[in-house]
Amino acid sequence: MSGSTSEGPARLRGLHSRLLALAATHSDRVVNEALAGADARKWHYAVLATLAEFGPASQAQLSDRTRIYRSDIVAVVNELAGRGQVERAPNPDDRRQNVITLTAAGRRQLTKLDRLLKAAQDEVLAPLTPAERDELGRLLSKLVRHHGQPM
Amino acid sequence: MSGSTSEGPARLRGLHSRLLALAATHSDRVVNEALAGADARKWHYAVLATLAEFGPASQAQLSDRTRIYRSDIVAVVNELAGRGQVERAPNPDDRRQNVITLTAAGRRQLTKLDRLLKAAQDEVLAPLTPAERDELGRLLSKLVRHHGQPM
DNA sequence: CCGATTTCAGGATCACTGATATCT
DNA sequence: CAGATATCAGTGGTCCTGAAATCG
Repeated sequence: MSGSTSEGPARLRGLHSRLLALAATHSDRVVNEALAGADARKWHYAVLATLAEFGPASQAQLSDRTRIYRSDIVAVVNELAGRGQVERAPNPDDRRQNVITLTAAGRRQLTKLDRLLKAAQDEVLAPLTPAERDELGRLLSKLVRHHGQPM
Repeated sequence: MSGSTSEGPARLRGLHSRLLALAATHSDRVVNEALAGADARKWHYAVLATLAEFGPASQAQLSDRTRIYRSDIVAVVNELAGRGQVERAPNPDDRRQNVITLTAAGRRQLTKLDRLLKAAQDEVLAPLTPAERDELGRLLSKLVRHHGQPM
């Protein structure tokens, strides 16, 4: 007698923090399963999208723009470089930095991920009307901005 | 030149999955920092609240009601038992099971955590009006229920 | 000397898999 | 035998700290 789908505890049911955590966990799983179809994770998409919009950047800039931790971005760039989707070169003007550049393969991969990600969003937001999706985005943006995040 | 708080990439800015992840991460940090003031984490609260509402339960029942994984619930119960907040006893009617029972200390702890958690919710939801908080809860519940979660 | 950048080592929590021993 | 329970071992992603080497 397990796997019940009855009503949960009242004290937990209305907790906004819990609803956020459950929704985010599910959303993240859907997204990562979708991107796995192209051998990618969400951080790969974040870096590729950032490079496409802002052009070549240092890893510190990528960290600021994607919210990937400075200590974690190395591995992500390593993986993208290993797949030939970005190139890492030393910056001649400031030899502390690397310059990360999007390759043609990276641009193709980004287009592919755009499609997969759009489908994932639709799957996550399936139970909501377009107006409700907008409202949810607006409310979440308020929370995120209040916390002091750039995006 | 780091720690910028400018505008993020357009492709990421509107992603509902990203907004959910950012909001949930922030919310989780606020909650766990608050509960840390009473030497607890959110799973401790979830188990205590579940026991208070439904009475003594097996670990499998606790897992179903809290959404803590079956393999992770052992450690949580161990920690609560170590703090004297629950008791673990074998079930004489079904010797596969343990019966987890809330103690008086556990009930006191739950009251304490209720206060801390309420403050944390208010901090997380600070930028939203009461009507917006209700709406956010409604929309998130829709997502969570659609995904097939009991609470 | 101070600060920024890259990189590595590691911790903590969490979601999840799989195996095992025990019991119904 | 099938199925449920508790437990343990372990993986992997994410968030985060700290420290080293290099350079401006």
